[in-house]
Amino acid sequence: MSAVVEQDLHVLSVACCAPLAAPDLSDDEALATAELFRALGDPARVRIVNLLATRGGEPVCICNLTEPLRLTQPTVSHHMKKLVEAGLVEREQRGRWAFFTLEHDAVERLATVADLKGACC
Amino acid sequence: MSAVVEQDLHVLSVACCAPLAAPDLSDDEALATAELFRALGDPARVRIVNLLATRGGEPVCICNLTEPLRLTQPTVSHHMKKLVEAGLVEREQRGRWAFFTLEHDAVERLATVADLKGACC
DNA sequence: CTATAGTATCGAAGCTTGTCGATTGGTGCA
DNA sequence: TGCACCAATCGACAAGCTTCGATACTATAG
Repeated sequence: MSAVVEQDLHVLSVACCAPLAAPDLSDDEALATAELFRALGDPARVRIVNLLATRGGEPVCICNLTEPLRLTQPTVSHHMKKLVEAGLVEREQRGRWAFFTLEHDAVERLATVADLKGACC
Repeated sequence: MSAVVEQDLHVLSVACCAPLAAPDLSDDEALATAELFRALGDPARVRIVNLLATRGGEPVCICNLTEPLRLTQPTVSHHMKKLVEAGLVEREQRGRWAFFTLEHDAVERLATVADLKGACC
């Protein structure tokens, strides 16, 4: 018992997603930015985010995702964990179901990080 | 009778980067979008794009990248290939040197794909 | 308390990726 | 022509990722 609370001192919580065109990008910021992009670097997770986005903020449970994604429940659960860790998706327990919604900040964070307009052109 | 010949080209050339919040996202579009994000899913490549962006469009050769990235020449060459394949970077041969610049479309493509403002909130 | 149903975790197989040293391929200069 | 130099490719290794079946956890229903 006495679970050792695993401290998720992920880099994401330290350096958080500097824009791609930031004037001075540290190693930690580059890592955090890469981790955010990598969270979206899988077709299944792109589809999940798309499904959540097109629901207009309405929560979705895993049992509603396995069919459209054509993946098993453990695999969907695995992808949701990655999206939550990346701060893109929020998890909420409702009875036996786990409901997921897009994190509000995700919208701004993605737009900010993907911003290249500062330099070039 | 004339069956539509399906070109065995890369998906990127067929379906090209639909927005994350697209109303109806196909499997091919999800794959293309994921590949674009995956190209930026490594710290070294984030730093490369950052270096190219902060140069204001001035070309950079591989020999100028190995030192700031603290990586060997083959590794830098490997990353540049991935960025070129993803359509984020353009390669230009100048004498013995290979010069790289940000693709001008990359700015818009990234902003378009990362757009989540349509849905959510 | 027991049974049921939705999720999370575990363990494993197969594939992809990042990195390097060594080698090969081109380009320009003496 | 031969040499010097920059970049791409090859071969290899370690690490990570995706996926699944099997199992453990947890909260409701009876």
